Amino acid sequence: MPELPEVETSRRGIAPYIEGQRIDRVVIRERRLRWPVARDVEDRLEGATIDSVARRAKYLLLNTADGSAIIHLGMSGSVFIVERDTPAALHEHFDLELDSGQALRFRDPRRFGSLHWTNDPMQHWLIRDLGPEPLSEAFDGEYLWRKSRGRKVAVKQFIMNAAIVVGVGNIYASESLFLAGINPKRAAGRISRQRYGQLAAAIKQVLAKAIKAGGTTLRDFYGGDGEPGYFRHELAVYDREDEPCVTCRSPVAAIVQGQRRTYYCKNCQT
DNA sequence: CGCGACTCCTGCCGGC
DNA sequence: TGCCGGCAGGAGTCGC
Repeated sequence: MPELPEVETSRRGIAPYIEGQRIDRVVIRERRLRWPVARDVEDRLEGATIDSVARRAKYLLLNTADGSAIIHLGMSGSVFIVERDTPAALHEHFDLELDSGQALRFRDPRRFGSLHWTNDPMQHWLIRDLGPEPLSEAFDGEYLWRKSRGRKVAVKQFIMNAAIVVGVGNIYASESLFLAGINPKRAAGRISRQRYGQLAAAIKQVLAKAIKAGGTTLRDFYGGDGEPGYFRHELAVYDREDEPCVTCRSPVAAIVQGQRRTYYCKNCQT
């Protein structure tokens, strides 16, 4: 799925087409998403004007005067703009039809994504307990170091925990640890303050560069403008098992941590 | 509370 | 060529 850079790319892609638009009609073809789409979502959204499109963690927020739609893309979701009468293909689960004659369309083959309505997104149960945004000033090495004291979990799983920091998914966790030179298996509580400084900086750098490249397209991710992400070409370790490390040329290793694949260089990351 | 395993779902790819 | 197992960008929930 979309990690933070892909969600941000989607946000930027759709914003020009939907900000200031009134939602004329909501068409939901499949309510069985990660959570069933509530029966009142149509009533809440129809007639509302989208004032802005924001992002918190991996959630897209379509803000209106009375509240917000919360869209999550799960593992396989994407949003894009279509002309209103475009026939829906398989797995295109809902449309928000706009004043302009266009529609925001949501596609998600695996249905791990979701659509919610809330009066106050920051107090919504999916959002209220999340950790800081990685690109904010609140997130730094000192913060990571403090939160990690006493924690035995591997640092890779630690930085993928949304209660610690949001937006770092499987790709960017591996990439950030490589850039910081930290072994992903290392216990979070046994990493120095200084190395957490490097890790926080690496996370910021990797995410910022990925956003600039329009995200990473492994299989089927396309931003709101229909373009794939180009960060794939800049991946140092992710999905590069047995290929030479970009630094030392030794083969990139792949292991499993917490049911997720991790890629790293056994030589460069200690 | 922290942590690990499991779960939801479809598509695709590699191996036999 | 066709079938089958395994794996995939997330993350809530449950049990210990």
